[in-house]
Amino acid sequence: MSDTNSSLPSPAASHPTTLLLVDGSSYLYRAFHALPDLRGPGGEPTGAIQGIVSMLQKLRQEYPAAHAACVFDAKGKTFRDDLYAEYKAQRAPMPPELAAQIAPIHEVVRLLGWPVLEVPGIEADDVIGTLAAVGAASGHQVVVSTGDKDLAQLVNPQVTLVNTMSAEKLDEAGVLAKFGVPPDRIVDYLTLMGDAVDNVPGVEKVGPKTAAKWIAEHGSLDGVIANADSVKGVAGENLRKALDWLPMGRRLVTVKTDCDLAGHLPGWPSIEALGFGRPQVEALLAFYTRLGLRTFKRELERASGIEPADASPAPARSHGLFAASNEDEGDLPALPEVGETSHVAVLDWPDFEDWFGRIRAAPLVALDTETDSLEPMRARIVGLSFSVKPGEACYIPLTHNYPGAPEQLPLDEVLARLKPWLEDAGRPKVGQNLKYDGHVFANHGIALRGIAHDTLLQSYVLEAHKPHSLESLAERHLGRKGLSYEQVAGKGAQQIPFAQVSVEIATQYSGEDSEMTLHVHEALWPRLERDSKLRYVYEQIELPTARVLQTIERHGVLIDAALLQQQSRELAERMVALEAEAHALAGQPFNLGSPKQIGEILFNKLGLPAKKKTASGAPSTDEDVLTELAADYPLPAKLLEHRSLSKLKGTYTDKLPLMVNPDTGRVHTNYAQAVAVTGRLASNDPNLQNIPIRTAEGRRVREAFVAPPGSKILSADYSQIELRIMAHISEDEVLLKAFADGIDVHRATASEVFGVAVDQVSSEQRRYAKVINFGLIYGMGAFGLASNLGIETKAAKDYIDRYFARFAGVRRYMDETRLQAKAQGYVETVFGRRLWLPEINSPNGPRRTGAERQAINAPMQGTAADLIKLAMIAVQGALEAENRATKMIMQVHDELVLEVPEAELEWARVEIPRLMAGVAQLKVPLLAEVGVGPNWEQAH
DNA sequence: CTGCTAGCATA
DNA sequence: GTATGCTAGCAGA
Repeated sequence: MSDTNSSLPSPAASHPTTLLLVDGSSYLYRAFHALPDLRGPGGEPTGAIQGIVSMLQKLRQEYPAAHAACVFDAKGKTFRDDLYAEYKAQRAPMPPELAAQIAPIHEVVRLLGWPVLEVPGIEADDVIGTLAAVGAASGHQVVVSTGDKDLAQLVNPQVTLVNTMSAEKLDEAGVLAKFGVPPDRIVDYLTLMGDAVDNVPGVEKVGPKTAAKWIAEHGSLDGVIANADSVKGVAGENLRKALDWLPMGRRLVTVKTDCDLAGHLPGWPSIEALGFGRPQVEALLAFYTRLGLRTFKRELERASGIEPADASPAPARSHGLFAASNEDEGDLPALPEVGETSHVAVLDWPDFEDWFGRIRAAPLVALDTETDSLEPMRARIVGLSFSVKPGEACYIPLTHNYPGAPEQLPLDEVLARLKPWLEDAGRPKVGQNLKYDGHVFANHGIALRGIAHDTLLQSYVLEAHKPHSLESLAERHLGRKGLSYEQVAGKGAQQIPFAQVSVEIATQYSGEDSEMTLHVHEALWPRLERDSKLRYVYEQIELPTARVLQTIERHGVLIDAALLQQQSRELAERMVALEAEAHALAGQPFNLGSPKQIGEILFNKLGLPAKKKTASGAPSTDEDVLTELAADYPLPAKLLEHRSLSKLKGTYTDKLPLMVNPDTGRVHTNYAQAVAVTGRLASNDPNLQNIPIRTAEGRRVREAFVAPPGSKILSADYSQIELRIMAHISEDEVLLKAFADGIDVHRATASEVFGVAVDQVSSEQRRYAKVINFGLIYGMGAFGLASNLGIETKAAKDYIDRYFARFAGVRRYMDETRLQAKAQGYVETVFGRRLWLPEINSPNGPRRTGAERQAINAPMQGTAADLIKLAMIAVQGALEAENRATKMIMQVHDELVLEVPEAELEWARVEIPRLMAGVAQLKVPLLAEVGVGPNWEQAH
């Protein structure tokens, strides 16, 4: 491999004064239609992607340029839409096969090193027009690559046009030859013809020939207009009819050259930032592999001197290859490329001091802990790894313990030496899920501070719907594949403790974990940094939330285990009795916990009617079915009661006492911060977010969530948070008013839907309205509402119609959200969290409509998640600032639970709901309701 | 022992 | 009709 054998474009020959502008949007459609329906390994369409990639490569080869931009249309309205409501109105929605390729196209264009511009509110044409004008003014030769004739109006001595797909080039003479008018008359020419594609009318019956002829005769559009009376024939008639329109038409077809690109192009109005970045070889290879683009992959491998795959995984070393293009990368991210990796074990103090010196000097350090347990509260350190540079890491083995294990540095002394650095908030650290490592250090009496970044949260904010394990991130963003934990420690019953993994293998594995984390950070952070919304979610919501969660998890929850065990005994007794009754009714013994045996008894032996089937075809015995059968037969009722008791016992009263940590005497759940795609938390080991509340039996479990002597449990929950968010986003006047006036929202809904006064709403009507409101939040249809209310689909549809007639703003919101989701592939929360919907344009009907319901629900559920995270940050901030002894102990989506010493009760009762309500100023007031009691049940 | 299904707890 | 996590049963190792 050398610096000069590249078959890639030769940037060494860059002409410093050429500016290459690519009309990405015009090529999207052309590439899509020009190429056959090519598919990747997963069946995903790739035709347009291949077309664009090969076009860009050809273009860059032919026009060595130092500056360039690939410009795409952004979603949303432009000034033309404001000017003319029908603008582009006839345009068919983008075919789903093309829509699915938009995101990958943007991705690959960036990976190829092209600056990408996409400016909300400004069409690609106008961005290009503006850049061309600025480029020409600053002495560049501008080459505009487009498939769209409209841009011919930009041509002048400094600006030429090229259609890369047809290889046609147009300078001033070329434009005149092709269109019959010079570039500065193209606007006039287009105005007369109109543009069917964009739904801009011109003069009826006037095509290219007539337009060019008139302009030649009269010099310009103004000349044509001035002489309109003298034009003969039908065309003349039509011209006179169109006279009022033509000025508007001209404004629509004129490409703007004076747009403000501030905020979208660093250094604007300079175009210096539009430098080519370095192609991200590893990520490109991963991209090509993912989409099955073997030809591109082979070309790139050959060009970068990489052995084609399946041979040994030679490190993708390509430094220097693109060096000549690195001079002006602008601020576009370019991944550092990792050559041979180096992972070294630190086994003596001189090595330790050497590495610790490097760690202290580094601006950002990645770290990872290896432990003897997956339980965060009890894991002990086995080894530590650090990295200050992708590809390089040290591993400090500490308590590896197996026959022949090398002598290792003493854990306590190493930790004592590292402690000041680990606890220094001024020494920035990055990790993958540092909440876990924070617990581990805390187990050793170290408070990890200076958590500047977390790659788990970066990935979650960027693409919540994709996997976030370090392994996946390295593969997806770096094209790197490290050792997996399974490879190192085995899996299942054969898995060995990490302390028994050999130091050599552990060094490789743990070293990779920290240096790949740093590497992933360098790939992901620039993407967040330049996106103000996502950056806000990451820096102001997720990172601080992680710290709060660690605090909550460590506090844990006090459980009255004896009370639960007593409940278990009572439940067991009743279950035994129910079991005997069920066996008698069935005429034989069977396992009441087996849906299969229940089905056998009910539907075969006793001949009861089956009501529905499970996914795999067996007759269902779920709650709905048994409830229906219970009206006519005695056995199903016994089964239902047994089921419900069995659930309580098996999931809660038996299990929670087993989860009490013997060291702390409390239960420490784990909050998963990066699993729920909507932004919600999830709780596990144990799940404290699904403790029963609906039935009296179930609520007894909550009595076992107690406060210690001298304290109380305080529960504060947001009232109707998702409906309030719906009111805020939809700006529906009726809903806004109901909340502003503090009216019970279900009552208000019933009043509107049933046409009665608010104080005349019956409890039945309110119940219906409540179901409707919940249905709306879930993106319901008539069928779902009907089955929930037990009414005819037609009647349900009637209710929905009446609802939407009264709440027109809500209907508009639902329609717009669906459209927006389809157009951009994602929806957003009020705070800018992005919720991707990969199936929103799926050709598969059920999948697509499922995604549409998600699109409706996600902004509401997600905004609620954002709000309560902000509330947790605010509450924790207040507790710490005021040095309170009150502790936050649980979060249940719209509820915060705290343990409050009696001395602070008065304060907490007022301040907690006030803090929760004050985290955002929406168009409706936020309300948090508070309750206090000796246990969670009585705090409601 | 592992992975899947059915069912059900919460917001 | 949205979003989760956990359990018992059961089939195939």
